[in-house]
Amino acid sequence: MASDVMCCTPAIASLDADRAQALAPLFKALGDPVRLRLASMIAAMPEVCVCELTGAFELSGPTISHHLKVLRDNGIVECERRGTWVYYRIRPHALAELTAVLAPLHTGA
Amino acid sequence: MASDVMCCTPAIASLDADRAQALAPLFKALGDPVRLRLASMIAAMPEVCVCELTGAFELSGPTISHHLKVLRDNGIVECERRGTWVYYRIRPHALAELTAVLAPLHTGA
DNA sequence: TCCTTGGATTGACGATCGTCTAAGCAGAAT
DNA sequence: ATTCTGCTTAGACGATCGTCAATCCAAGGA
Repeated sequence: MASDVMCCTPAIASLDADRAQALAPLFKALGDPVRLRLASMIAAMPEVCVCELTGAFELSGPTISHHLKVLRDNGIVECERRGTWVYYRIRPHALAELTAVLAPLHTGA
Repeated sequence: MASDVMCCTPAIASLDADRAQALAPLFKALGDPVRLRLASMIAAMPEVCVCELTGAFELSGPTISHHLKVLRDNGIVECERRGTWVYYRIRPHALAELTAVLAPLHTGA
């Protein structure tokens, strides 16, 4: 039978399961070196043309396009076609939510 | 031939490749709902016993142990055995680095 | 000493991921 | 119209991931 000596307190209030389920994909989207750099490059300027992003990596065009789609699908960036070229912009809201979750984990709040 | 009309400026200074390579695994480690909750639960208290973490999920013990190992290997948590039980603590440094990278992406710095 | 219990490790399985080539689509230029 | 260029989509392939059952190790208690 179970001993009456508990190892620690019986319940922890923290990130609820639903919120974790919603936020984890955002972390995962940034969990690839290429996508992390892409997000950083896009955030560093008001907008960035795809051709410039592609040129910064030694990867095929479709691969970069795939990573950009992952960032798009997770609301981290958005794109707009203007004539021949497609321009990407950062969407600060999604990233702000991540820092909002992350900060309490090490500031002890 | 290439037109002399450029789509945008030719170079972007942002997260360098080495730093992205080093930081991406941390984001990936938090990119699973179970691990995100585990990290949050551990961060919410000075230390947490494994038995309590395991009890909070409908997952097998080995699975929780595996996720804890991923967090451990990425420097997000640390553990210490005391008698029968093993206790986990958060390691704020790794998480602080993540927020340091994340914040500029949406504050426009 | 031998059992019991908490937890980690191993090995296996299907599922997802990252990359590529080939094909497709949208605009601009000829 | 036709062609060309920038980018995305569609499949395919090996690699990695998340999960489990089975096994193993470490520490206490009988």
